[in-house]
Amino acid sequence: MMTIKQYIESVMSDAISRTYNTTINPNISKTSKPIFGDYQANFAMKLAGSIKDNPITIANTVVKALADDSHITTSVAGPGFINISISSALLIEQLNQILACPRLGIEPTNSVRRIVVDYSNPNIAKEMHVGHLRSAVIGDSICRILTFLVHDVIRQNHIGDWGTQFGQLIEYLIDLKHLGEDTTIRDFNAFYQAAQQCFNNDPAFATRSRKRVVLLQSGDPETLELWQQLVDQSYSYFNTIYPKLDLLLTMDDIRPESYYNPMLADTVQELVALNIASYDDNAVVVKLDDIKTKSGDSMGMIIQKSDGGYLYATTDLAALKYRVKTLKADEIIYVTDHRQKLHFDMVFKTAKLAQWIDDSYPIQHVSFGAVLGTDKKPLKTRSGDLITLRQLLDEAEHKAATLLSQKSHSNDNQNIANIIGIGSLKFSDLSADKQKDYLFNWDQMLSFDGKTAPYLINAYVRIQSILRQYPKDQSPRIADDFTSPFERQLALKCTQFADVILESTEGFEIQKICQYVFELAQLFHQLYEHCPILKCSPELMNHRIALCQITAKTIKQSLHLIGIRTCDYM
RNA sequence: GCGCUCGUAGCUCAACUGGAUAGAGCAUCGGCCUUCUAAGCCGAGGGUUGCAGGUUCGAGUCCUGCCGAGCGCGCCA
Repeated sequence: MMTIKQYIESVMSDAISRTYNTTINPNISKTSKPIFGDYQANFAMKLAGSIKDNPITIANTVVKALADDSHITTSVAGPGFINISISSALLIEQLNQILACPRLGIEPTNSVRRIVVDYSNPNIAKEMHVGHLRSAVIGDSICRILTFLVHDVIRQNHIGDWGTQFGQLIEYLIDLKHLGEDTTIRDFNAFYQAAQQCFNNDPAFATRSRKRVVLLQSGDPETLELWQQLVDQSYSYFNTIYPKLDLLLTMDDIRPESYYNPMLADTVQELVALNIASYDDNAVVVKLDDIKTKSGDSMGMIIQKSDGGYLYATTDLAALKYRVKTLKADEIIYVTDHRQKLHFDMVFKTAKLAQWIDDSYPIQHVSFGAVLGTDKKPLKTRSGDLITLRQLLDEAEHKAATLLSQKSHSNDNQNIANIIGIGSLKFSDLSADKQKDYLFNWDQMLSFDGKTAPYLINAYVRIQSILRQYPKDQSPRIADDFTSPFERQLALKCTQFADVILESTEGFEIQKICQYVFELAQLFHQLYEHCPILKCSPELMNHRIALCQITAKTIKQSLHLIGIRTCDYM
């Protein structure tokens, strides 16, 4: 189904081609202010430049050609803006369609693509920390949006389970076993730090560790067995974190670095054979001229160390090729922090040089900034450690529970505290431009005032409360016209859901969905405050209940797309 | 030194990708509860968009140069 904006685009384009025999984007947007109407068209000034005519004349000519359209009324203002107001009839027709549509008027895409989304990516034998929150939350929302559009989404959790650090970790594990100690790791940070300390202070341990790396890479069964223990313990740890976060990600989505080990040698050989990579001081390097080192020399991407070892660049290249050739991905999205931008630029360039993908292949690094405390420094606990993800999640639930205990209408507070706490965490992360560093503030995100998850969920809960009290013998129905500007504003906002989702999909500007659902909740609260919903004539009640139903469905769907659940009581 | 990202109200952020008088939310101040959840609503004040030029009918947005912040720049991931 066509949105109102799309309808206006269509009739406007048609009028432009009838009057000026040309195709130009009519440039339709919502008006900056309500006094200008509902939508505006800003093409006349641009067209004036190309056909050398007065923009006001152009706007008037096009407006005249639209005169017989009963759904829109137009006026020309300023340097050639066309202000557009839509008829109640058009708005109501839209509302009825949305009310009848489980997808709220959003069609599945007509070009289904297989899209790999690479996100979360924690490390084995390492505690997850705040930094892992953003990739998980953003990546998950991207998957939800693409899935809703019915793309074929393949989630890939590229877990770091390989590398030189495992030499010391495994040796440390062996030492613990020899001491007869419990080798169940309860605190990965402590384990990791202890292993590192042994490596730094005990030369014999360091030597053993280096040998252990070689054993691991050569596939020594005993070493692999110990490595597997670390992997298993880490996976069960992830299983205590992921469910709390309510992610789509499952254990089936894990495709760790080690998965690509058998492909690394071939990957390097192929790039050498293609003359894309060459030897430099015994290391294999992909030459990329436009990238420079600190001293100004042109730099390459090392894909094999002089000792024969492989690096994460090699793994990423092998993974990329695997995704294109084996998984048959039409598009790949990497969700990691912006410090890795140069790395991915080099990987993507190399893949294009090798012609695994062509220049137009959609592959992108969706990057994001750091999580900072209110002092604009990395989030730390009181003792100065980097705050762990588990601490963060527990704290969010705990704070939400405290909030609920003050005034609650429900007896399911633990579940609701999870919804509110985790929802607050996610919403405040997603509601700002992800490119910028993000200032973490408990008081702000858990407030019922302002652009927060509690405010939104509260709006939803209020509607549910009304819907429960709505008489069973009535049937909701949008009336033939609006009786209040509050109704009309809310109705118009409801019809814009599809536009917002489609807009936010380009570049994954998730903050636009957050902004939209906030404005929607605000407009509902205004209606709620100024217009009785249950205490009015049956006809009016049915009309307003229908509006409430659409609003509730839209809030729920919007929040679902950003990975936030709703509840019926709070 | 080079590259990337950024600089908007006291604070946190928007601004539909070049459009009208730069908007929200916090915080501050002032109103509204015998009324569907006041966890809400209504109102007020608050700005030389880091600085200086340029392009354009029109610039927070594009170009150039400064100033400032963060991040990155070969054998770690």
